[in-house]
Amino acid sequence: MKHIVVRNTSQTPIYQQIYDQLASQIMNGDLKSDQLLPSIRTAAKELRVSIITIKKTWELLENQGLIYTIQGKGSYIKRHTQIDLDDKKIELVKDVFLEAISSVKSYNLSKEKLMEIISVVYDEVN
Amino acid sequence: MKHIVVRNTSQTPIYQQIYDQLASQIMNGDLKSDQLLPSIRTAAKELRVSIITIKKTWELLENQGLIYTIQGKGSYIKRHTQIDLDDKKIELVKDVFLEAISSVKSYNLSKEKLMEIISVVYDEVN
Amino acid sequence: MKHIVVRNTSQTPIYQQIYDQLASQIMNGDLKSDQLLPSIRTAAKELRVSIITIKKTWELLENQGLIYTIQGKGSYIKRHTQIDLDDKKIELVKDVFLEAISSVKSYNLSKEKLMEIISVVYDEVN
Amino acid sequence: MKHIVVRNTSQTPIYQQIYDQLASQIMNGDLKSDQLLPSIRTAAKELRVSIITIKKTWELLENQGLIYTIQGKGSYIKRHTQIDLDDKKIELVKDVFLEAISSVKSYNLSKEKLMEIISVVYDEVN
DNA sequence: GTGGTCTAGACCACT
DNA sequence: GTGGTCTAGACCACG
Repeated sequence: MKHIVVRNTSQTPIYQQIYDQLASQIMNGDLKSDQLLPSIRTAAKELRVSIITIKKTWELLENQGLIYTIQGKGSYIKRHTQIDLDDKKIELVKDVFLEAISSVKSYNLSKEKLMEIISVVYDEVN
Repeated sequence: MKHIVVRNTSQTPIYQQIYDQLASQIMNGDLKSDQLLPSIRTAAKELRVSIITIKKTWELLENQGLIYTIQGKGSYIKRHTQIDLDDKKIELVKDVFLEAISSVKSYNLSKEKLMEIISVVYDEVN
Repeated sequence: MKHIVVRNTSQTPIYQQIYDQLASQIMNGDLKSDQLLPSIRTAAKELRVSIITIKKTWELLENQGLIYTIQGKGSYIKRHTQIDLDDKKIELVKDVFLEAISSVKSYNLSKEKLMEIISVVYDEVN
Repeated sequence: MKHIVVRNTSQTPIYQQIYDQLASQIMNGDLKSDQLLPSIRTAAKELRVSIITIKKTWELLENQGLIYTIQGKGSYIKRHTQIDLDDKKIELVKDVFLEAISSVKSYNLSKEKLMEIISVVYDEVN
């Protein structure tokens, strides 16, 4: 479990931050099918958060169908094809931008103007 | 104060919903400079929300430099040129998409793919 | 919130016990659409369980689409037709018996024999 | 010890899964009276589960009066008439459906409706 | 007042 | 060792 960053100052809940990062790692294929996740206790210690917080993250991952858990053994990355993951990825991205576009809809910007702004922002981020 | 819709079931706080709608009305020029806003009590009654909620909205508008308040008289739309507003509008839109793009950055989508998805979502919304 | 019984001695988790009883009350129409549930704190006090336990129950109900929650206001019974509920009810019953029948499948009982046993048990329970 | 299948992903504990399958083999007469069961270590290796898990299963079988153990020699299928087994079988099936019917009792389904659902589920399973 | 999040600490079932 | 459940107690955002 590498490259997980938790910012206490962030607005988004800690369990959500960890979820987001693990989910993207799974969907990018950085974590392989049936790979064992660290135990709840280990992850909690590593990331310096409460066991309960990690448990909430694991529950979220399980509800989203990304991992499965076996009592007394641990949690594993769920088996899936890359196509499944790509579909899930696109759905998530669509949701994000559905909300973003809806929230600025009332500003009455043309599609061209909007796409231009987004393009600029994209280049600034990357 | 027309065309303000409040959805209790929405995830976004009520004060934020009202703010978003008033802010866009101001920036679109639907509300003119120095125009008097309704009193907090009146607005609360009209929209059937708590006075505290409206108070929070008015504070947000004032902090964002969109209205100004005179003790004992009420709140007014701040004077500004259309250019100021357009700049503000674009800044806000940029902020929205900065956050959206950042949140999906880790999915490693190409710019082309991302712009394509956004284009599709835009057409679905409109 | 009447007629909720919690048995600490039971094998099933407390949050599950409460969920089961509330879910059946909703599906039987004892709790009407948009009716306000007691607050988490109130319910916890009434049933003498931890706030967290009730919260887990409410989350379950929300995940199953039976209630919806508004921050700062409370949780409400979700709007639904009786047909929706009947469908949900039958699905749940099917799941229960799918597991039961599967677990005794290897005893090689005929369908008639099995149905006869179930009929007897039903009469004993009622 | 043939035809034992262990599914790690199942909700039911592994020791319970093995118990269920052995119990039904005994009651169906596939395993004869006084037949020697494999040693705990052998069984554990064969089924690729922990020795502790098999130990728990053997204890369960012994408690249920299905096997008996001789220190230093091993565990044997207990002697019994087919009638004893049939009675035991029916008792077990009754227990399973007692719990199932109890758990859906609050849905207020008529006996006819319930039997119909069960009939449908039975046909789906077989 | 409401729900949302986070914490530490405990006991249990399963492997 | 593992995860599952329950607890009390705290702080925050929202109305």
